Amino acid sequence: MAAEPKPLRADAARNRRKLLDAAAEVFGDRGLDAPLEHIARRAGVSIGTLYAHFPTRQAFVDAIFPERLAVLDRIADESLADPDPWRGFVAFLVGIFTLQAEDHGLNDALARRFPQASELAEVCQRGADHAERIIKRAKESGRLRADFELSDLTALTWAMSQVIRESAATAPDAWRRCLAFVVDGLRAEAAHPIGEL
Amino acid sequence: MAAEPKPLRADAARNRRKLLDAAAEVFGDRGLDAPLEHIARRAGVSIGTLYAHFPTRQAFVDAIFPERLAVLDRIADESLADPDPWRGFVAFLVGIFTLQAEDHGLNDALARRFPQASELAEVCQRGADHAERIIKRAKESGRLRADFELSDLTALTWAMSQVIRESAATAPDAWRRCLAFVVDGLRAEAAHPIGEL
DNA sequence: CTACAAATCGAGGACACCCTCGGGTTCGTG
DNA sequence: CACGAACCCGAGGGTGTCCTCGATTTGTAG
Repeated sequence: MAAEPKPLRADAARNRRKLLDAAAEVFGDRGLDAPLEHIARRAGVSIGTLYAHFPTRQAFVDAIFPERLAVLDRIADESLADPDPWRGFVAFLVGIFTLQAEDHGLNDALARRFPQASELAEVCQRGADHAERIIKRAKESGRLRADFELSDLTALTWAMSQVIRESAATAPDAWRRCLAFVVDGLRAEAAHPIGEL
Repeated sequence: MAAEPKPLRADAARNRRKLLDAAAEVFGDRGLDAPLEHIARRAGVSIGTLYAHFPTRQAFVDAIFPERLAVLDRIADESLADPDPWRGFVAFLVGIFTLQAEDHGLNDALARRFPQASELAEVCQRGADHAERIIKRAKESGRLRADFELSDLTALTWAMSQVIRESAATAPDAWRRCLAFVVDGLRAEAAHPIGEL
């Protein structure tokens, strides 16, 4: 609960800020596996200083993405506010994947299974809670097929992450087309029993 | 055209065989980025010998996967032989993804954009030709939505590759469920105009 | 069996990235 | 201003992988 355990020294706070900005840029450009040295260099700071502030790569991830993922709360709220539950559901999907498409690093992060105890996992849990409500509402409206589960949304996130990654350079909007096909398969009237494949 | 440019010496032929087998195993277990040293060790051969036979990683890929992907010809034939074009189309999809799910290395290979001049790309071209016919037939039967293109199959391959990769350890059949949703979206009667997202 | 070409071996240089630690620098308080 | 604590620096040791090359072994043709 105590928000600020230590009142960082002025230069330290400045460097921390520069590191976070640099990390966001580098992760965005090169993905989550970018060398930490690149981040230090872009921040104009030594590698030692980087480690002083963020002892692990995960520390960066935890410091950057939860903030960025907070947008998701807003998106979820808007989706739930939409009088049409189905339209809200689809808008939620589009919102998630737009986020992924805009940030190579976030896309990487969402494409993986998280370390169980990360900050990021917690934020995703909150996102999942929202998703659950949105899914439930869309199902009850009779527009979303009844057998769609939260875990299917996870799988869909994985799936789209790869489409986004591979098409980013040549056709940045290709994922929308792909999503359109999937969405058509999620309508209640399109549903066929699963398990015949 | 000349099939055998050089009549390899007996021991060399043996080692080549061992290397190929080892590479197939290692790629299958650890994915396409596995260290070449692992392959040499599993083959019981020195790293120098490995490089003598296969100067690049791509050389391994070209030597292994085309052969493995030849199954696809058979699958495509069966799909075209099916009197029901739609069922053939779906069977073709299931065939592709089953291949990917069975071989971590192949899954990796298909998840990426290929170097343009690789053997693998050529085999995939042949696969694409088959796919084109299967898609055409399914469209003409009126069961497959008219706006589905070959390039959408590529995207679908990317998408499924990530689902397969992430769920392989915990739920090896999860991709079937995911595919079922997509397939329902590919039916002609499920189609809604693309571009409203 | 001999001799030569073909093939093998594995030590080791190159590189990229990780992370630490001791010594120098800067902040900010008294 | 002066001093201690906080902070920054970057050389360098560790690790893992790539790839080469000269010395050695092995297959086989004659």
